[in-house]
Amino acid sequence: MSDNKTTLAIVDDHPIVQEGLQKLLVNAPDITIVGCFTTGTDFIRFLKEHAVDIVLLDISLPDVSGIDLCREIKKLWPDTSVLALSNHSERSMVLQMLQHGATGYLLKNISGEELIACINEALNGQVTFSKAVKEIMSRPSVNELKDVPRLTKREKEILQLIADGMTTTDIAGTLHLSPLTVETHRKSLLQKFEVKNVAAMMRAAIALKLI
Amino acid sequence: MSDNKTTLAIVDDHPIVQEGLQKLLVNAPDITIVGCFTTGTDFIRFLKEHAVDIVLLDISLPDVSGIDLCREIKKLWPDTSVLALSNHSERSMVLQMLQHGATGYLLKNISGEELIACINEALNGQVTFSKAVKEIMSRPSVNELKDVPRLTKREKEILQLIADGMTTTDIAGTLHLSPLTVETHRKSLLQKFEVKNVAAMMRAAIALKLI
DNA sequence: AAAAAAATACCTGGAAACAGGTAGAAATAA
DNA sequence: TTATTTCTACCTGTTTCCAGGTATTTTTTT
Repeated sequence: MSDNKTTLAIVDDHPIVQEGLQKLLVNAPDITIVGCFTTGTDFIRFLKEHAVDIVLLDISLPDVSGIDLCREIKKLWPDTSVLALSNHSERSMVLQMLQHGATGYLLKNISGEELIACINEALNGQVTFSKAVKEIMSRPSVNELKDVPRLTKREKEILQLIADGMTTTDIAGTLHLSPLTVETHRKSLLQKFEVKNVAAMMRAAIALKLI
Repeated sequence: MSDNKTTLAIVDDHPIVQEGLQKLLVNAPDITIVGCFTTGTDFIRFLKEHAVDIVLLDISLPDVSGIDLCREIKKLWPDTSVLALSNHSERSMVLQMLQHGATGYLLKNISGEELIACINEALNGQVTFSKAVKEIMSRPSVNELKDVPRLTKREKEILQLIADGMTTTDIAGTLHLSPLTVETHRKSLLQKFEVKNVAAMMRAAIALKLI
């Protein structure tokens, strides 16, 4: 690991990104890029024969999920550092990658110096984030902390129909219920989402992928 | 436009992508990259002084929306070809960009040869897509065909506040307007979205990424 | 300078939503 | 078999929304 040269592999299906990473890394003379891969299976085939120190891994590949691939890599070479590369910075995704063996999480808007710094941190065995990710991880956002309301079957059903633009009486009609019953369910929904009207509820429900 | 050299500008906040695009374009000797920009405002400032033939435009910039920026560009230089660059290939987004003056829509997994081919097509005045986008555009899906409402500034503002769960009077308070005015805007919103209540509007707005 | 679009504000009346309860039957879990 | 949860349904008000207008001022475009 602490040889004179660090070996690095790039796994990303975007030629633009591959080229860009290579260019950013020419300023790091002690890093050798030993391979560029566009699919997870290609890369794993290569990994079975060769070890690398660092993997820059796009987590949205066409063939396999970033999580699965990360686990595969660590199974083959536990000492390899995997730096996840992504466009999205959701806390949950970052945590998930770390949980499956990634050493760091970088957004693709990273700069050259930052990238090299992160690689060096990873070589020292540290967990590393790009700047934007650091911020997100440091302040757990309100919105992501509150737990997802557990809705009953009926409530989910009614939530869906509300999203379709139906009124209480419309819903009562299609579900063969009393409008008063539907109102009761609607009230529970508002309570569970901790909001005061359907507009806010819709946004919350969609954000939580309940619709 | 048909000089010996084609001028091209890159607008993308990802250094990796900027470098990658530059590298891919070294194989096209008749294209000169006249500028790389990381924000929309930077680019517009430049554009006010210089014309370019082609703009490679990332549609998810930190400061302004791709749609707005595209319109700005075409207003300044109607003959400039804007090629939208994106990671996502939703029909609605493609249509929206075309509607606002883009000449093409490219996914970031495009290859070097494909990119150069698309640029040449754009120079010939043709609408051009990268391979993956072509496929998606060839099979229209029912639900994505309805057009995106063009909202005014005020309307966008009010839409946002409605999504936050505010009532008409709340909104009037925060914007220092008469509740009656807010009601008028709210009515226009419902009309433009062709829905009967905010629940349906929220879903539509979120689906169209207007929130 | 004229025309079009956007932003402002008003009116009326009916429909729907929201807030605060209570309460019995049915299904599930402990 | 108790508990607990879910589903059902009702009641009383108040608030907000929605639909149908009209109309003036300001801004933007042509």
